[in-house]
Amino acid sequence: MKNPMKRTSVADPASDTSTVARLLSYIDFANLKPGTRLPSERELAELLRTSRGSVREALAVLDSLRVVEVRSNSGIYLRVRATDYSFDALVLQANTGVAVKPVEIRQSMEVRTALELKAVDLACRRRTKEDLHQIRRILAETEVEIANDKGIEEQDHAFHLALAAATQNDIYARVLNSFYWFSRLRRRAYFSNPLHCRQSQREHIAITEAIASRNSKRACALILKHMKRAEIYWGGALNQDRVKLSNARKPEQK
Amino acid sequence: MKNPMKRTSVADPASDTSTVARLLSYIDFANLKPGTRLPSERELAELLRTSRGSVREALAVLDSLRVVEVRSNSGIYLRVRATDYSFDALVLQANTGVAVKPVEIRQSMEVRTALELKAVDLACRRRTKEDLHQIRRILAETEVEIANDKGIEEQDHAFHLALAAATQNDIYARVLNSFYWFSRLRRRAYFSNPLHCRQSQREHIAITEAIASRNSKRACALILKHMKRAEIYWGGALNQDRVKLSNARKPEQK
DNA sequence: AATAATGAACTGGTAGGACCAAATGCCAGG
DNA sequence: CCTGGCATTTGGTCCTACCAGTTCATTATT
Repeated sequence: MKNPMKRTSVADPASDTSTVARLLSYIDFANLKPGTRLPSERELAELLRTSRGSVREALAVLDSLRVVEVRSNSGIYLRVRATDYSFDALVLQANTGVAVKPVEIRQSMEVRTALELKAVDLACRRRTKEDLHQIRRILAETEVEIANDKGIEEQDHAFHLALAAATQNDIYARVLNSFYWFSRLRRRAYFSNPLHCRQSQREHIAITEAIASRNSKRACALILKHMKRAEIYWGGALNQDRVKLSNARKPEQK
Repeated sequence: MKNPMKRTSVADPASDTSTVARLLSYIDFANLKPGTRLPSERELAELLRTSRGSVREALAVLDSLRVVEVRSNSGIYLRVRATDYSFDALVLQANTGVAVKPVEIRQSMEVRTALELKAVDLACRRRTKEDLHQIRRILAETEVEIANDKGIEEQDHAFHLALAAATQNDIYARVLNSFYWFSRLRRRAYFSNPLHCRQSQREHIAITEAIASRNSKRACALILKHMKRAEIYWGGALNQDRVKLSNARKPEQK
């Protein structure tokens, strides 16, 4: 077949050639206009050199992410505006090896910062003792990982998630979670540098203190700085890529 | 087979018995703990009285929505925390006929309000003439629909999406879009009352004026009022449900 | 007896075929 | 020109078969 070595889920983010990713890049490659009708499932299966079943699984995913609209007995249509796509469609792409554009990183950071700010503000007012314990437990775990010279991507994720949980509003955690997944690979790379881990941990501790003392003003200021630092880092680190990209179109694979 | 009358996509939100929905309600019904391993695909197919293919399509969706983790040759596992689920998982439920809990409505309104506020603020500063034209065009369309005694769910959606677009940041539109889809059915019901349509339109016009004159303070105040009104409406209308629910069971997590 | 090697059973991943019903489009008949 | 009806296309569902890792209990080895 096409790729005999690996068998992975059609939607598996870890797969570098998942059918969803290939379907997505086909749409991109064919430069299909919004609202366009895609080839039929049977044709897509041929085009992608796979079975109809796999195509259907991929389509089901893209449908749930509002990238595509499947109309019974009629056809498959691209959604009208690109903003119809769920943010999770971007998340999926980012984790299937599709190159994330610098703009997307910057824009996502802007939204994430807005959410995180509001979340921290609420957390200061609503956090329970248990929330605080949970946050500090994660901080302790992080300390251990750092001491063992390991990355702290997981713990970083958990920390921010715990902050979100302290708002007593699950939706914050759910939405922010998408952003964490979106930046997962980048954060993993970032935290491969021990210095970054330590710096991050310092800031997390300060933020925790502020939340412990319910000092919303200070907590917001700290998290803003935390976010800004990441934003600058990625913005800067990706300038080179930007140049490369503008020269030769965006690379398909990582 | 099981349901011979209707043929709808596995992920089709309009279907009231989609496999995703049934799988979701099975998980709920079986009261599976986080991290639990689900029955195998073949067993699930039997349980849900359907084919393995359909189950796989549903699983692909739930996987992309981070409800479930499919591990190759090992099994299907529920994600550890409920907050791992993408918000779009809720959106999916809401559009597959699963009853939306009042808590979820309230919480989603809180997050949506935070996003919408920030978005309007940015829109005031960044909106272009074209953005303004687009918004006013939608306003005009709405006027027509109202004159024809039709619902304005579509136009309401478009209006808020246009506001988000004026931020020059697609991610706002993408994320907010999920919230609009989440409340789609409720808004449809809401706008079946012509009075609500008119009231909404009045507020939309006022907001547009504020954005036109780049008066961020005023625009934020107006959109906040707009949101609050909706929040109160749904909170009030759903108090009965709240009673019902509190008898049956307490709100989920925390 | 503890441990390591082995192999059978199970599980997800993929392919391909078959049938249904609704939508679509073409063509003949009015 | 319009209309009714037929053949095609298309998505929705089901089934069977096979592959290749995973798992785990049994067996062989130390």
